[in-house]
Parts: sequence; C-alpha cells; structure tokens
Amino acid sequence: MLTHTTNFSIARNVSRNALAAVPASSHELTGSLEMMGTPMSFARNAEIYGENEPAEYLYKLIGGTVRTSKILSDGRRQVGEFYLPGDIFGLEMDGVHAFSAEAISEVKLLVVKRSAVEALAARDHEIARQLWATTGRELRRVHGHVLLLIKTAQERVAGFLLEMAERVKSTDQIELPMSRQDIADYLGLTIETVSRTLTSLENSAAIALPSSRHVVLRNRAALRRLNA
Amino acid sequence: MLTHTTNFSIARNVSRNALAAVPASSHELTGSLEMMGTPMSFARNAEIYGENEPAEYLYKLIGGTVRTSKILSDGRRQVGEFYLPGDIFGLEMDGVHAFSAEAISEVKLLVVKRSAVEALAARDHEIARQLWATTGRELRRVHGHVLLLIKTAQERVAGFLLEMAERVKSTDQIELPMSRQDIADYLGLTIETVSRTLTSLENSAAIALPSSRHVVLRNRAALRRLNA
DNA sequence: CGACACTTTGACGCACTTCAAAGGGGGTGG
DNA sequence: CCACCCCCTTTGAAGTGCGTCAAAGTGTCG
Repeated sequence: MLTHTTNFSIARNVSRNALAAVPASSHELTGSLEMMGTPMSFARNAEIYGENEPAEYLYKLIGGTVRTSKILSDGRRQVGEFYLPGDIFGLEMDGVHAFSAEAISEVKLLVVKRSAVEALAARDHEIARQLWATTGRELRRVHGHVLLLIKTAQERVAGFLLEMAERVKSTDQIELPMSRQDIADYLGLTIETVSRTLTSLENSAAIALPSSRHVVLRNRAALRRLNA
Repeated sequence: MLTHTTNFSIARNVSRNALAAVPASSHELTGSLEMMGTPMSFARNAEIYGENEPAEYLYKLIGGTVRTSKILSDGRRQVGEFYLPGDIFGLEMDGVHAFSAEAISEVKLLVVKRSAVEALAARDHEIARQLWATTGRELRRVHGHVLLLIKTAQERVAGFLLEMAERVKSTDQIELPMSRQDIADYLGLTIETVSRTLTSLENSAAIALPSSRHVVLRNRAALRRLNA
C-alpha cells in the first residue's frame, strides 16, 4: 500500500556529490556518512522500512520529517519517535527493526549500508564512539518519552510542544509537520483529547493556533509549569 | 537519607579476585569487566548513585536487584528500569546520570571506572562493540516500557509479570524483589490499582498469589492475551 | 506481644475515552 | 472562479477506568 518514490536500484545511481560539501561540524558522523551515503527521496506517507524487517541500513535525514511507529495486535498504533533533519535513525543493534519508519512529509535522506559503517568503526574508534553516542542520544529521548507518558494530558501536550520547539530551534513559531493523529499516537492519547487540550491551552493564553499546524508559544513559562 | 553500606575508598581495598572465576560466556563483557571491576555491596534501600551525578562508573550487577528512578518536580516518582544479576547499568553517554539507582535488596556488584573501559574500547573494537550493544539492549527495553505505558492497567500488569518471568528465567514461580509501590511507579499506576489488578488476575485464574511477592503464572496464554 | 510498614479492599470523583456530528481548508472538476 | 467533496480537526454529550481518600488486614522484626 505504501510505495517508495525511489527504490534502491534507482537511488544507487544518483550522484553522491550533491551533499558532500556539508561542513563536518554541523552534526555527528557528518563527513563519514556523507561520503558513503546514497541520497534517496520518499513521498509523503511512503514507508522507509517496515517493522520486523532486517536492519541493513542506517539513515541520515536531510530534509522532511520521519516518524517511527508500531501497530499493536488490537490495531492501536504507537508512534515511537519523530525525526527531523540532521537526525540519524534506523540504527538497531539486533539487526531487526522494532518499529517501522514512514515519511510524514516529502523526505530526503542518506542511506548508508550498516556493514560499511561498522567496518569503518572497526578501524576508526572515533567513528565507533559516535555510533555509540548516537544510540545513547536515542536512549535519552526514549527516556524522556517514558516521562511524558506518565503525565496528564495537559502535561503531555505541553511537553510535546516544548520538545518540538527546542528541536526545530525556531523562535516561538512552530510549524508542526505531523497530524493530530500522529501526535495522539505519540502521546498515548486520543485525537479528541489532543485537540481539546490544544484549544484549552489556547484559551488559557499559553499558545496561539493561527492554523491547526501552526502553533505560537505565547507563554513558555506556563507550558513549563504544566510540564511538571 | 539513603546511605551506602560501603563507600568507594573502602571498596577499593576489597579483594578483586573473589569473582574472577565467573565463566567468560555467561554474559557480555564478562572477563574484561571482571578483571577491572571492584566488588561492592549495598544494603537494601541504599543509593548507588544519584540523579544528576557525574557518571564516572559503570556497574555490573552480581547479586540482588537494582531499580533506577527519577523524582518529578511534583513529587511523583518514575521507576526507569529494574536490573537483575548479570545486567550492566549506569552507562550514560553524556556523563550525567538521568536517573538515580538504588538497591532494592542486598546488592553485590562490580564497579568499573568508565574511563578505564573506554580506554580498553579504544584499543579493542570488540569491547567497543559490546559497550554499544549494551546500550542498544537498554534502548530496546525502554521501547518496551513505552509500549507498556500506553496500555490499560490489566495489560500493564500482565506485561510486567511476563517480562519478569522471562528475565528471571524461572518456571512459573516468580519471586518479585520489588514492592507494590515500585511496580506502580514503573507502570505509571497507583499502588491501589496494581493491587486490585493483581487480585482480579487471581480471581480470573490467570495467576496465583501465595504471598504478596510470590506470583505463580497459572495461565500464560491469558496473560499474553491481555498483553495485547 | 506490640509496633510499624506494606498490602488489600471499599466508596466516590474525575480525567480521559467513546460515540456522534458539525466545522474548516485545500484541491479538483465543472 | 465558484462549487463540491474529501479529509482532517474541532466540539459536544455520555460512559468508564483509574485515581483519591479512607480504613481494615497481613506479615515482620524488635
């Protein structure tokens, strides 16, 4: 049902030089990955990889937004993480993807063969350390996710907005790349509760909602207070 | 309030040979850590390390049970993980502990200086890989924790029991090392809900509770069904 | 045996879910 | 360019699972 805009064999023929000029300091593993990576594009809603597929590749997001998710046996969906440009994902230690990954918007990314990176890591322990650090950063994010999930709806939504604001490093204007349903499945709430909570935050002047995906943080202190 | 039974300066004088005979195959990093580690003991309720303390050491649990936890600003407590013998914990990538660690029972563990392990990892990339793998395993556990937290009380408790049964690798008899409060704080529930849910599982013949910490899994299939 | 900590049980309230329907907003065809 | 449609979001009303408050039961250690 979900289809790639580009498949591997096509992508392999794309020029590898387009992104080679990115400065080595901007993100971890920049340079190494840019050298080895193959640029690919995915359309909105395309599946990048599926749950339980072998994890042969590692992905560095260049543009767009990716969500990982898992469908539970009763049909519920849990969103694991949202990835923004610069983020690395798909790095599973046991060779199988626990979550699937989908493009939320038009996505451009670099695909790197895991075996190639690992071979490099075996020779260069600085690379090895950066791979480890990437997994460590992921671990910290998931810990934060756990902390969100034990809170009230207001706290979860407020925490989510603060997290997104931090990550897009914008001013107080956030353009949410994901739908209400994605947010709900990330926060373990229903879409109705997310919607109602956002309206209530707007009514209490903590945020403004010029359009459904455009959020203005009017009172970060109030949001942080909710973020208990 | 929490006190160590043994402090570092004392522990450093303890014999390093006591546990050196553990077979190298039993767990990852066995051997390397046993060589470098200093045995220590902690009394029930002793703090092993605190939240926000620098993460200078890495711990390999030999005996007893450890819980990591975090106190939220409003006083709620979240339990991050339970560690059983053989588990490695305290391995934070950014040098600061996000959670504190406490001994739930009498605990024996090996303390290893992080810098020493990292120096070893820089020379031996097999060690480096195992450190990475340990973080990866931790990540998978926390993902599982997220999946628990979006479920109903019955599903959380059933999932918890199945997880513990798997980890202690016993038959259907589980001796829970942690209190109801610990379980509640791990599952994001109240102690009353955990207690009521266990009684209801007992009434539905899925488990038996000869004593409050002794659980018998009578019907794993029923528990798995709840575990949606 | 008594004190204390932990666990269980009960009654009630509330936050979130569920079910239902009414708005937008953006793209396409007439 | 307007009209219509489809999908996403918002709002409303009612139900319920879990939390809160309270008290009784159970096991353990001095």
